[in-house]
Amino acid sequence: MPPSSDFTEARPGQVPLLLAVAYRAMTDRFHALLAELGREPLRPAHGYTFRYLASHPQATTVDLAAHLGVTKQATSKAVAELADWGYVERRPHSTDKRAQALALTTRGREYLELADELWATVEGQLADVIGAERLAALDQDLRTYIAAVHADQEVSFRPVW
Amino acid sequence: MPPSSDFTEARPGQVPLLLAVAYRAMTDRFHALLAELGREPLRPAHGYTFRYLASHPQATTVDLAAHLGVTKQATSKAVAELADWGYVERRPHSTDKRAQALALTTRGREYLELADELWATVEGQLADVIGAERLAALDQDLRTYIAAVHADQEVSFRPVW
DNA sequence: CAAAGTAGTCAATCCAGTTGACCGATTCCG
DNA sequence: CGGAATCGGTCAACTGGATTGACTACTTTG
Repeated sequence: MPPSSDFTEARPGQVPLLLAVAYRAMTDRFHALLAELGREPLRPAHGYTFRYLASHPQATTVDLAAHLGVTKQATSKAVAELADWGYVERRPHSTDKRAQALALTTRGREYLELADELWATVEGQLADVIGAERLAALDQDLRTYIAAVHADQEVSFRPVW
Repeated sequence: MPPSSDFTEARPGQVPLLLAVAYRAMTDRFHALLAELGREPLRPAHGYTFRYLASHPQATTVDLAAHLGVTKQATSKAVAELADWGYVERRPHSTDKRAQALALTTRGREYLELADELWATVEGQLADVIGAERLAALDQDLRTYIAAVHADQEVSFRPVW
């Protein structure tokens, strides 16, 4: 059950929905930018995978599954797909013969860089509308909240998808 | 592809992800509150349905489908389910014999009220962390952005689900 | 060094959506 | 008017991305 969707009057409890709608608007914009460049739009789960692999050398499928919050079977399929598409490669793990060391290919890293640029562009549109100071405050406040809520636990990266 | 998930250093383009993570944290909290009360957790789509029906008397399945951004077939199934569960009722439409007038039952309205309370509670946690003034600014800024982006079009209520 | 546990895959199933086909009611126009 | 096109709703078949379950090969533990 999402928060109220009646925007006409401000009532307590609407901020969660506002977050969701704003995020949705930004992802729509992101995909529009990708489409303009003629790039294939990977799905959100793929992006989370890329980012995890970029910062975790020798990550395994099971590690990734834990990070994504889905089963290892689902992750295994997704990795196979990304490998087929040339974004990810699976090499023998250096210490565990059962495992595979996952890593981004050059193509994968290049896609990730582009994505970062596009997200910055999208964020820039927000800055254009509310101003740089407000954007900084927003950034800060969200980080504060997330840090408070996830004080002990790991941050759940998987949004709602 | 989602924005970067490396929180350790602030970089441009991270606000979209922060929005997503914050929203996810809030929905997690919302569901935790529901669970504490022993209430069955309806899915987000159901909540959007409730809110639409609450504010649109005599809404039809096709109206609802357009609002939700899914096909009328998918909507038809969801409505049947909610009717089975006693949240929604389908009555003959007053002017169109093909159509059904959808409406929340008392049980449906009661659930919606509870949901509003719980969302306000969740929002309150954010206020506790960042303060009431910052919360108000956040609310305002997000509304401004959403209004700017959806200047002409209808707001897309369906987040990513 | 045997028993228990772990990494990864294959297979079957599930679920919420899709497209396509259809019926009865309605609206549009020639 | 009355026929043609459209619209509301449902049934059926399919799809994509998840799930659970079962299994093999390797690793860790006692």
